[in-house]
Amino acid sequence: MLDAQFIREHPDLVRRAIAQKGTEEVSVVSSILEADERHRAAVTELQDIRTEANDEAKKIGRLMRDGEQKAARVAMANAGKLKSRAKEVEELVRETEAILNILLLVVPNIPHTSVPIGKSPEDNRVVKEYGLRPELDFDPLLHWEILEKYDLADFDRGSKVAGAGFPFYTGKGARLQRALINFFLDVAVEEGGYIEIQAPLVVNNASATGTGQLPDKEDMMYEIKRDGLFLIPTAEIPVTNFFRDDIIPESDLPIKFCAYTPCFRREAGSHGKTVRGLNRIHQFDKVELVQFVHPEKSYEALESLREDAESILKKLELPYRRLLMCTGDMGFTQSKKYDLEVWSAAQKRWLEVSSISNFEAFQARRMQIRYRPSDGSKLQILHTLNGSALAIPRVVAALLENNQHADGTVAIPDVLRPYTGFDTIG
RNA sequence: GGAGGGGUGGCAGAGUGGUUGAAUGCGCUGGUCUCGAAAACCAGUAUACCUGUACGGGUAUCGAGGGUUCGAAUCCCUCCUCCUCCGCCA
Repeated sequence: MLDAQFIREHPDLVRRAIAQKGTEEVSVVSSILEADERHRAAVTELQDIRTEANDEAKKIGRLMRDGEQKAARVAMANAGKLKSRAKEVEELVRETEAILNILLLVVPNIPHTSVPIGKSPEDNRVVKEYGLRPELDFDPLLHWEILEKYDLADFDRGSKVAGAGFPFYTGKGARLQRALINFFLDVAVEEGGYIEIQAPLVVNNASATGTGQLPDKEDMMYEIKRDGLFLIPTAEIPVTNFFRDDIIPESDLPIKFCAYTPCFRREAGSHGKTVRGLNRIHQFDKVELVQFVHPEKSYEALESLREDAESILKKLELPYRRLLMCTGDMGFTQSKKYDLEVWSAAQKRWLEVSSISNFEAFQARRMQIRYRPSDGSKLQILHTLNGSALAIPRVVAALLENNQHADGTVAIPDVLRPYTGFDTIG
């Protein structure tokens, strides 16, 4: 969320941002300014009353000690009056604060100036395409056909045991995914300098609010009502909340974490061809990168994080493209976001395998993650970023489709062979 | 799951109703001293918010939230969390 003070000082900037993102009415800014005004007036009044009440209480203490019972009783009566007045104003403060907070939570993050203005996915900018899309001179199988042919996954049994969208991975299919997880983590740790984290797979309400999934996007998450927990839709939530309410010395920045976790997404209402096979499932594996950085370094960090994700696609020799998301398609919490999409040779379409975002202070402010400047000046909110590196199932889909040969076999990329222990499938 | 004991400032650790935002020690910063350093000594050292042109003034915060009281770190209730013992368990 944005700071009320920031909105107070830059109302037009915020209005423009809301218009560009299109998630909310611009008029919310005026409502916020008004609510903020009323809230501050109430706070000031309450504080004045308390000042008086505190003085009175101290006076009573003095009088009691000096044995002046009568004067003390007079002061007590006066203090009692102040107390009931304070109670009324307290209620007003609570009320105005609640209104202000509700309004503040719906204000989206402000897009960076380099972000193209647009409404829909068509307005996203394809920045660059890497690698050559394979020209297959035979009738290629779709990845779900390959999975079935070689017993790499079992969707039907997954449906029986859990439900649609919870496949089993079997044999080489399971091993291939484990290989990818290990490979991605090794690249992040050894080449990217990320600290490996194993995170809780469930989070509480406060954590989901901190990264921005709540209050709005709770429909994407599986909820364990009985215990007040959510299954994580991404490692972003637990890993970013690692430092919630913490103060980090400036000299420790940047802090870079990587984490492998399964991810659980309800994906309500999606059916059809584009979600077949591994294209969109309720539980999938992902390696996530998260960075906590100095505010002045966050755009630099965004590019390096992006390169960390891209380096994996290059090593796997997968053709991919990079999209710069437009204001209307990048979501509520981001200031700037790239998507990486890998080419799927049999489906003949692009699959999103990574989403890399700079949230600036938007998440960190919700979570109160601050750093202590080395020069001793006052605490500052830091910036958070994250990116997938990468989502596993769609990488599997692309690998199977792109690397299949006319004889039906599928080649494993060189870099993965030490991890899989086999060179081909089929 | 049962029984008991804790959660105080960067850290350690006092404080059971009255000028306690909080003793003391350590750490840190500045100064004195010194050729320099150490030691010693002196001073400073939380966060958020409100208010004020400024110097400043004020409010809140001792795990969280309620309550009692003129006044709460201190008393009461609920919750969270940590520790010890017992039970259960991959």
